[in-house]
Amino acid sequence: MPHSPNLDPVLLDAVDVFANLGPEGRARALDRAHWKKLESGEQAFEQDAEADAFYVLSVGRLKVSQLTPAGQEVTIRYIGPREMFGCVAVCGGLTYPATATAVLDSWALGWDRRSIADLVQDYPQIALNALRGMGGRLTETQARLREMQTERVERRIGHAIARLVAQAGRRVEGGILIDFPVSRQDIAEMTGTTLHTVSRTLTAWQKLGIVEVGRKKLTVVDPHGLVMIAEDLPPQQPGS
Amino acid sequence: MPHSPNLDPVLLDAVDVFANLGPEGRARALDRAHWKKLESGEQAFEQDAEADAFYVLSVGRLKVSQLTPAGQEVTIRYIGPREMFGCVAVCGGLTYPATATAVLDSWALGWDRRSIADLVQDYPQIALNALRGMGGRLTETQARLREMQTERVERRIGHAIARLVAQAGRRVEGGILIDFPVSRQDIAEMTGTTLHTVSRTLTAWQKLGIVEVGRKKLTVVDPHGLVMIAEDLPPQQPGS
DNA sequence: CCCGCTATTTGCGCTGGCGCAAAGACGGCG
DNA sequence: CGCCGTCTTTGCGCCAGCGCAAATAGCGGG
Repeated sequence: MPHSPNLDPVLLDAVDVFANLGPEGRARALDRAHWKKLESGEQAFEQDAEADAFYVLSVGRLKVSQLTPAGQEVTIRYIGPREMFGCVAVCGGLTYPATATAVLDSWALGWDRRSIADLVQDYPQIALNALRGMGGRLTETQARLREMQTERVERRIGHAIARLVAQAGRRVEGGILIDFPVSRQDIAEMTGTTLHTVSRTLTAWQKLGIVEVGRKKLTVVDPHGLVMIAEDLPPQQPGS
Repeated sequence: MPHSPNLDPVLLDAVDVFANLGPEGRARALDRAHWKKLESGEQAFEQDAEADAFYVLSVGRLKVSQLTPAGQEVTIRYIGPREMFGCVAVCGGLTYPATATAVLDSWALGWDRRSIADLVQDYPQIALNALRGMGGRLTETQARLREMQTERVERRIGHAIARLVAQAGRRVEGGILIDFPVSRQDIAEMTGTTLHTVSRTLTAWQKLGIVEVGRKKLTVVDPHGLVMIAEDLPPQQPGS
């Protein structure tokens, strides 16, 4: 029974992976959980470390990334509140395939391997829920792979930012702000390019009035214009 | 109770997704299955079609691919005997995210949504097995994504062929033969390049004595040399 | 054994985007 | 308030790999 940080644990019933368990199931799950505090920059786990726990993010945001043998970093995805991470621990994997780093101060609920095994034993529904989640992730990852294989850099950057907007966009006056710090380098790691190219691209977009950029800050002013670039319709006459 | 093609259905106990069910569980599963014959070139299902069945390949080989809006084809993976495909039907997806096409005459066991749901209900172990399989696929897809983002074409082709060898390689005199027809175009679709570049690359490798190529045929003569290229150690003096 | 179709090879020119390098901007801290 | 470290912008040259196009080579069928 963990000490709650500032989010009411009852909200566990809005977490997909614990859906359809009934109140007692969720209570049992909470019972076995422990809170993990992550300050911005801190890692929840590291690539190749033993996969000993499964997590659900409560508050904050994490970046899941891999390091290539050559030392380049590649971003797999960002995790927001209510999303699971470290799923390998439920999937029979021995080590984490990636590193999870907080990009904001965060709180996560964690379950060790043993607890998860017990819970799944008693509530097979959890396995089904996890399966559903994994299916979604796989489909999404395949879509990104397709994107990497067939689209040029500008278009990929467009998609990446559109994804960020959908996942972490906050309405502010003058557009939609990505609600955590994103550098040009970060966007480069999401899209398989260099920070230089990202910088040039965003500068161009800013001139077109599509985005507003700042130091580790990104606001989408014209979401429709962004979609135009990300999808296919190329220039689009001004006036619309 | 399907009419067996030529593979003894008892072999279902070597299929990961039905592991640890006990004989009666596997019998129940077989009971609900239907055989699907696929001639080379035929599709098991098409992208965006309603996901109404889940399959396990028995004999043959399939290609799972996506078509981009612009009409380019991208290969997600190849499926060999004992592997599951059409997993979305178990994962709550509504439509197939990709197309599955036989590249050899094949036989698959299929289960409709309803049957799968019933089986999972009675044998939750199936969900766990499927979860394990999905975890592996996700990890593998992420690895390919990382590859696409960080490696140049030659290296990617190397990896793709190494994967083919591991999955579908057959020892023959003079090397390891990929046991189904693969064209340059196919390899291009696996690696996100063009058939021209693949052709040039393979020709160069043939001159180095690493592979032996033919029309839709590929034999790896020097697996070690292939790994050298795929990994990092660059040229490697001859003599080893 | 020849024909036609498909797969493959190869030359050539072009360019998107990378790599390098250096010069600004922020923003936080002391 | 000014300094410093980090992030960002921008110029410049280069080259991997694409796109186009045309020539070849295998294979299967008649």
